[in-house]
Amino acid sequence: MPRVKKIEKKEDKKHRKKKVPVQAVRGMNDILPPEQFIWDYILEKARKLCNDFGFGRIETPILEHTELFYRGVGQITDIVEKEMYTFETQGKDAVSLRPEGTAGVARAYIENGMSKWSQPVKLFYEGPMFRYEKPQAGRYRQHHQFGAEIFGDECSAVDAQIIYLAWKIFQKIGIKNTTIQVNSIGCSECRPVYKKLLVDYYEMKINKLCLDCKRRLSENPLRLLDCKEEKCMQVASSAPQIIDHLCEGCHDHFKNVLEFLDELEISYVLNSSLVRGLDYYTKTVFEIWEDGVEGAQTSLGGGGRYNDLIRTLGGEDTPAVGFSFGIERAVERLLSSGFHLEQKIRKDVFLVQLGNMARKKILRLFDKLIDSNIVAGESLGRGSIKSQLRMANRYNSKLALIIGQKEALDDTVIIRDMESGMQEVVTMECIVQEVKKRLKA
RNA sequence: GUGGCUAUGGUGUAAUGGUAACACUAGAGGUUGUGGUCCUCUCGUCUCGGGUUCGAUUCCCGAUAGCCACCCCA
Repeated sequence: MPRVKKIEKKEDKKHRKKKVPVQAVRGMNDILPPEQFIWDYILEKARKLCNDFGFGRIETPILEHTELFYRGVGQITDIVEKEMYTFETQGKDAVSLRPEGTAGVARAYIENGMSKWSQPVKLFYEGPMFRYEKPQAGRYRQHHQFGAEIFGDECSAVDAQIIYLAWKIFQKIGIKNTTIQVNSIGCSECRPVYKKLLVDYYEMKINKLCLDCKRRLSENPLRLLDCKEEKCMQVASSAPQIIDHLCEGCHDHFKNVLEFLDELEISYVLNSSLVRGLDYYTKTVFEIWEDGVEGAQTSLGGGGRYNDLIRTLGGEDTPAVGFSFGIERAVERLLSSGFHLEQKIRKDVFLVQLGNMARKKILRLFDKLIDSNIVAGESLGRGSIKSQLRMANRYNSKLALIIGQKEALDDTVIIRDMESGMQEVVTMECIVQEVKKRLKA
């Protein structure tokens, strides 16, 4: 008998089930309730800190003119060259989903005349970014960043402050085993000079390089320094370092940044091969890495100074610094380190109903409780009292309020203490008061 | 974009050339209106599409997705 039943059931399903592959666009993920707890936790801490540091929140559109990223991020960077979601609107505008946050914020600074505001202007933002990359853990086509920017202040203390803020956010969140990597990549004056020096050096040693590095030499020479091949590392070890070839202004600026960092007592590592992949950076650049992982480093976040960006985009000459971090990466980092948020779903009281009359009463009672700031749970769809009490138990409720046929008619409620099992009948009129009293106790 | 590895119920894992086991989670029950322990039952066309085979979840090919390295970055 049971076997026959089973077979029939299966065949039933066979016919009903359509084979439509339901899946999100590659590299884009749903963020489900259990994870949202962690997201909220991270964002709350980050927002609070930014507010404390005097930043105001800004939101800019996800879509910008493609030209903005060409000019801002740099046309020959990987990000805009091959990773942008670019398309033409019906009105023939070339637009792109933002691959990063700074360009949009900088655009908003210019467009809204913020140069006339009291300087510096400090802004923070959060939201989705889009990059058409091959997805991997911690690397998605849609990911979310939290970032902060300071416009109109060229003082090196501000560089240190933004690094400090970035570090502090991770501290607050509870990601403590991080290392701050710092470097200066000079300005439009001294960087080209250094680049040439570096290329000249490497060209002399070209036969000692790996295949990748031979390619890097012509495409992205600054990347030569952090090749992981043994022989290349040897060549790199005696290569000229940017820090030794900064112009006087950049040199002093960097020296001061480091002094301020020392003053703030945060440890950092000078990393002469730190480059960053966006064109707009000048002088200070930094990244935050997690400790312990040798070799392939994925940074949690990073940033730097970009004194030329606003001018490049058509604004007045305005110095700026900023940073951003990836929320997904922070979430993953927390999860992998065994982070456990106290996210027990808890309801002060649970409403149990038996029959339609009682359901009506429950609906109204629920509303009354909510208005009195009492966290109430219910399960209107469930029938048996047993399963409803089970829910009450799962929600860790102190009290269960039970309304059956009889109570519905009498306009009363059974109030049950879940711990002791003691029950009492209370009139509907004073139920809220009674619940309040018991929750306090 | 290049190369490699993987793909079993909601989750985490087994086993097998003859249609699948275990744990957890979830749902329904364990006599008529009472939870947390316990017990029973239910939930998988073994990612999809081809091929080899009498027969494939198991072998082969392709697609898709995930992961790893490179590239790059958050």
